[in-house]
Amino acid sequence: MIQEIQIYNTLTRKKEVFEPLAAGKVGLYVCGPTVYGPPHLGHARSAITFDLLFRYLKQIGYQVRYVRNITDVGHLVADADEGEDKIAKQAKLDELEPMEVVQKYTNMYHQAMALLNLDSPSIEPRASGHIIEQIEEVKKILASGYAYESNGSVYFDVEKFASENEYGKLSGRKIEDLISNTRTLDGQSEKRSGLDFAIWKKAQPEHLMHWPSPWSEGFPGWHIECTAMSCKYLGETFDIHGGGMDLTFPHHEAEMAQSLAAHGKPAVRYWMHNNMITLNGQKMGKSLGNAISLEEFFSGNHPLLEKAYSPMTIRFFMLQAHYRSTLDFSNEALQASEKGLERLMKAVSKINSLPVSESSTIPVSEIAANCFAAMSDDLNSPIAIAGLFEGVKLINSVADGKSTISADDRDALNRLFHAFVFDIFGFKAENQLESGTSEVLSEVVDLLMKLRAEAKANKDWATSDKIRNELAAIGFDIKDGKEGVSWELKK
RNA sequence: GGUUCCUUAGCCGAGUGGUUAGGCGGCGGUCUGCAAAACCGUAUACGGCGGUUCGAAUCCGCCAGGAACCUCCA
Repeated sequence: MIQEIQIYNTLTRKKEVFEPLAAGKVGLYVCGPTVYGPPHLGHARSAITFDLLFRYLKQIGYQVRYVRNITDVGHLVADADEGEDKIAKQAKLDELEPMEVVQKYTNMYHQAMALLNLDSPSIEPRASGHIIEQIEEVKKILASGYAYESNGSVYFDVEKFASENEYGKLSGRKIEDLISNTRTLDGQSEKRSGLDFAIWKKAQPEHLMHWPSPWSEGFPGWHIECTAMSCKYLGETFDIHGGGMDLTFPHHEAEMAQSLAAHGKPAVRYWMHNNMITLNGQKMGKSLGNAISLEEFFSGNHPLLEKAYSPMTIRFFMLQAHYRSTLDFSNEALQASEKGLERLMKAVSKINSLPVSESSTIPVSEIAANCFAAMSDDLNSPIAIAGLFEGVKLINSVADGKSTISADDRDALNRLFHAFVFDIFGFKAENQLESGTSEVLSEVVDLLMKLRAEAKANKDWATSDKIRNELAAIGFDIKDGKEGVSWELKK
């Protein structure tokens, strides 16, 4: 039996019970990155949000096909109409082939996502690999009468579409407002209205990326790729479409209109949007020049960063906030996440060695119910994490002998924590010792620990402190616990 | 300018009509040769002013401050 889950649908602006098109199966499409720059924190937020959805849906029993695209063609630069292909522009600056740029940043994206421990999507289609499909969509829209050709380019006729269909519902806009907002900007453009958007764009001679089409040598408009690829892999109508909130307009609004124009029915049943990462209260974004790349977070190599933050710290930081809230970046918040995650991970590794008793004072099923209820309420990961920390308190209490747990409950607790910590939240151990990188080093440090223990037994505090302090200077944490000494190498 | 949204303790962040969110930090304690770590306990709150209500951080109005989208964006 699959657990019921509620999802906030941007289209209706309320939480709705999720009912898949086909029982037990979910089609999920998420807008992936435009690969013309290194991946930053914002990319991670979107990717982690929908990774969480992907993982949770699988956990509660769904079979999910998760499609996340790579946009590697067709974006226009700021001057909207007559702009260059964004990727081509970057290519000239770097003196690289466009596809080389695409490859480079795609690799960087994959690498960062792997470090963040994201489950790979089921299919990761590239826009450049679906030019034919996109041309087919353009033909369908032309045939339906909602697009027109102009000087080798094809534009979607927004006003005509809006006169016969809903346009602006997703982003909460009224067509009249849009018209009055854009009409003044309308100059000598080949578009009939400033609202219209290109679904096929004729390439200027300096464009490096272009393909033949019935209308011109050119490239597809930005929005059409998602229509073509979601349709190809998930069908004309599918369950969930996700992406960053900043894509709601115009990208998703256009996509909605196009799909309806091309196929005669709505494509998406539930629209989900993650909110932005902010820096000093302002959106972090490449165009604002305040984006910190993931590589910089992992290395600590950025003026705003006090230290390096591991991928799991970033992941935990994100999941501590609800995906529909803005999340403000700060060193203090990140360091709090780092410590909180450490506490959680330590508790998980303790569960199996907890002493069992006849009876149990731990309300395991209650904790489990709370965690699942939170996640099923529009992916409320912060509440679920709070539930887990209730469990952490109890785990420590049993370890201290202040509470008792039965063997059955310990198993249940173990299953619960593994399901949430590893399978749903996707955390993994990052400690070097746990990943077993350097056996020889371990043995050497263990030897020093032994010498220190001997010195302590002889009350030779000078020697024992010297060993501790000098190892600390190298970067080792020496911890004297009740059950002996442990150590770890920081960084 | 238009549309939408936000304002919760030192920091980050849940909640959304009556019940402890949680994490980090602070403070107190346990442990320790000392310290650190670990663990336990604990205090501090709902931007301002009105209204609705038996009762509001939660609903409504006004004000202040901030943000997002309207152009490429996760």
